[in-house]
Amino acid sequence: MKLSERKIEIIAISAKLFKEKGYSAVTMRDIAQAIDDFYLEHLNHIKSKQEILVLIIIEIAEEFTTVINQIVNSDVSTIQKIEKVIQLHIDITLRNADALACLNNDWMHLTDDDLIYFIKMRNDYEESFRAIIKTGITNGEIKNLNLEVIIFSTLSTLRTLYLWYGKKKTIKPEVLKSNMIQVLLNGIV
Amino acid sequence: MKLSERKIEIIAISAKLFKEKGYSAVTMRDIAQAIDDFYLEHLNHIKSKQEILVLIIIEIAEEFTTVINQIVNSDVSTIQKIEKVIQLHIDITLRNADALACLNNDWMHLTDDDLIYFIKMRNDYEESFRAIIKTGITNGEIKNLNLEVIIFSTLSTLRTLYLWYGKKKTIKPEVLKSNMIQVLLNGIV
DNA sequence: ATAACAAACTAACAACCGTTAGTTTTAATT
DNA sequence: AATTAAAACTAACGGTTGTTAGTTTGTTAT
Repeated sequence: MKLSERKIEIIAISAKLFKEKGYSAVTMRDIAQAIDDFYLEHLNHIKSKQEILVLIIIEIAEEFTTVINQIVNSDVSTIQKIEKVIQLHIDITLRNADALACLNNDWMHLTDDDLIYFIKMRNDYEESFRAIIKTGITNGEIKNLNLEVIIFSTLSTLRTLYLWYGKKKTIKPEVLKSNMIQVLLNGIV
Repeated sequence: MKLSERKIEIIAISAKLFKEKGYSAVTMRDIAQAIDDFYLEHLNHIKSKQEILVLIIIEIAEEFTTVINQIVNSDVSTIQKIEKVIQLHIDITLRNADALACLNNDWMHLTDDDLIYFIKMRNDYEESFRAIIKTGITNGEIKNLNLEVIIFSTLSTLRTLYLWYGKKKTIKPEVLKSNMIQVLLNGIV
């Protein structure tokens, strides 16, 4: 799907506003005001406020889905797969933190098929990650700790990376990646 | 401050609704409908929708502030302090997951003095945790990794515990605690 | 120069928001 | 039984929401 430039601009500005106040608290007039030379009438470019949300969230969700599938099917060790997952989250966070925040906080405002589609992708993603960890535990690469604690400790950190990276731009991406890998895999003690 | 029973009920129901849809998307009519025998007029018990949000968030924030100060000033090792912080987050998550979700997602809808007060508490909390980790790195109890990565990896996991604990009630609190400590301190490899 | 069309801008809609008032019913007190 | 107070319930307010229409200005094509 090819998006017009104006549409891309609407999505980017909207994502930023949604990140700050949440989908429900942002009005179409807020979005209009945030874009130079932008009037309510020009929302003809989009069908509705809902469509903005869908365009922001689904694209990112699909990217996560695509890449996690590649990782699962790749022929590398469990540790390397986890490192690739960490890389994936860092990449998207650096490229599109606003959309990621929106995905994390406002997904429940999706409706009908979009909501169902998103929830399926999210469940599938967790299931893929679960499978990676499970294999790792089985073959001894990962400690035999509670599976769910491992999964959600790791995913929680990766999913909310956008919350603090950006304030701490002093950390270079490579340093961030290597430190994240160390902290998540080997702990801090 | 002693709250009436009705007020406590309003706060509990509201927190649950806010958790599901966010503060802005929940209307006073939603809250009214969610409580048996409850009509809009009975909102005389509270001053406004804003007051509900304040009562939900500030109490929890103050509890975090009080306990982290006790931990910082306690005469134990860094590791033991971190374990106490983990215990604190688990305790509050088990006791009041809805309010915690609300604090995490809707704090930006606080206004004026409440907002300033909350942000100060949040910053102070992070600063206290940073001080604990910093000391640990200095005396060799904690690995010399990037300070910010350690802090926010750990806090991210603890802060979003409410998101998945509850679906996974099969994990007992003691098991959760010991596994969290292992994962966060010693890693998964 | 004028017709045709897109862009810039204004205005208005029905529905819904937080909040307040009023009206009816029930319960308690004298 | 009569009076009063509290609770249950309805109605309505001014303002804001997403959305749609219309009106004016500018630009391009003939």
